[in-house]
Amino acid sequence: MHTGNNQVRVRFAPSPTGYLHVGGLRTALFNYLFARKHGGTFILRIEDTDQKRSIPGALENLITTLTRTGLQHDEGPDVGGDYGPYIQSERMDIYKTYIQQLLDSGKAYYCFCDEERLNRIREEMRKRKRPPMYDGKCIGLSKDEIADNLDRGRPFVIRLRYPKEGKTVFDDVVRNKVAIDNSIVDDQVLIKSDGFPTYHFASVVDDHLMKITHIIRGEEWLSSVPKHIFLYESFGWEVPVFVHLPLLLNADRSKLSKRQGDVSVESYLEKGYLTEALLNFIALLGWHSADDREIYSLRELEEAFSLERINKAGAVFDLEKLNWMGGTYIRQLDVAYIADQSRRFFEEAGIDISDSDKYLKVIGTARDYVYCLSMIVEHARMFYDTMTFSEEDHDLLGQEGSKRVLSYMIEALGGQETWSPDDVSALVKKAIGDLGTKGKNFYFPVRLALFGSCHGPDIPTLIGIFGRDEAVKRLSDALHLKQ
RNA sequence: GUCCCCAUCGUCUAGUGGCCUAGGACACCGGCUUUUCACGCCGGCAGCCGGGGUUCGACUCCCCGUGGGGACGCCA
Repeated sequence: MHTGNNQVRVRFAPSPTGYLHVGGLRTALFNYLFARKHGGTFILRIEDTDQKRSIPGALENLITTLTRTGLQHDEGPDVGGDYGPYIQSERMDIYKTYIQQLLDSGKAYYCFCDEERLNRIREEMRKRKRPPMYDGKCIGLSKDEIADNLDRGRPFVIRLRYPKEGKTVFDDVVRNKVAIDNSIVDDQVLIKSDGFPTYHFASVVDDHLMKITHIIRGEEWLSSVPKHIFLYESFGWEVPVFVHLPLLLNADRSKLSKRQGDVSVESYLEKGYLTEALLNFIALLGWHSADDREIYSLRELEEAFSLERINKAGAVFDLEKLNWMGGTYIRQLDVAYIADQSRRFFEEAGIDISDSDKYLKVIGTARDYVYCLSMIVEHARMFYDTMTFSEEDHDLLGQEGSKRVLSYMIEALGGQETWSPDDVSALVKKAIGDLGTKGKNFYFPVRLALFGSCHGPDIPTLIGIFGRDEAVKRLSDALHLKQ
């Protein structure tokens, strides 16, 4: 076990297969938090050893997204570091020298079995109710046979020669002791026939070379830990601390997948979920402080986080709660910041927000209605658009009572020199008294005329945003509507 | 099928043998506020998977079930 004397070094090691998955973000976040908490180093390493799955541009996209969330890495392909390269496809020479060591020490062996045979033996073992695994046929190959096969250019893989006796017992920070019988651990392929290493080999070699102290990753890796430990020990390397995170789940409790909802971090960011909210929400999936506190900034999480408080059971990704948190952050954070973050959505909608004083006021009220910033435009556009009224609206506005109210307001407002919320409040109160009307019969036509809807912010807020002249104009436009 | 992991309100979770008449949050319901809506505030509904032990005493410890998930790839 590593102790406090050791400098903490952790890594997030995604594959560049497209977008950043929310599960990946959670893994990245926990690694990041652990590093920050202990003044350690957070490393980004790209695991692109599967050429078939690598997608051009995915790497850049991954880095951009990660950076946007604020989980800045200390070492990685874009920022460099003392332990590079940080892209596995650029480390082929390294894997070559280490696999040779394993070959020389007899811990690994060439295998020339083809896919067809592999499938056949697995099927047979499954039929015999045994765990499907390689039967070790090629272990016995002589040096000459191997050389001969190699000379003839036969495709080969290199397998781990995993000893089948006894059991491997290891510690995991989340799961405590885990025991796995060695007889069911397969002779894992370490080098594929295209010469690339598999995850199991590359990650162990890299984790050691990059001096990783704690491996914080998803629970799906738990059952391959014995292979990894055997590799560390074969090389005589220190085994890092394992931390296997509970899985993120769909509503039906299966492993979180895109079939059942949005799992791409980019898409949440595109919709205008605040990174603050997304990170806070995701931190609570599998981690919780001892008290009842739930709202944390990234900095506060860095302080509060600890591996010991990570949960064992999988956590359902609950969009409802994310939405609640999204709204909470939009209302809580500085309005100027929210306005700034919202800007691009208004530009997309072609709305002129150059009057920044008005824009700030609009955001101040519109943010009460949304949980992500893409929603804010629909609650703000009435402050900018010219009014269009439905047939129903026409009916209401055309009523005698409504016309009386509008006329009154036009005149009263026209005489106002100041229109602070307090001023307008007083005016409204007086108006209702003077007109002797029911509240609803006053508020609905006025709000409809100003805002295009019977429901929405209160009249003082509305007029405070429009200013007297624009308010009067809207009121008289509504009054003189053609039926 | 084999192995591994897991199990508190619908969901995220607190709880490490007596502080539990099981706490908080989301959602839901009700009230207040707003003569609108939203926000906000207050309140309510709702849970220890089952069965055996251990113990004076189990949500907490052990065993067995059951349920869920993961792994079993020349994917990560």
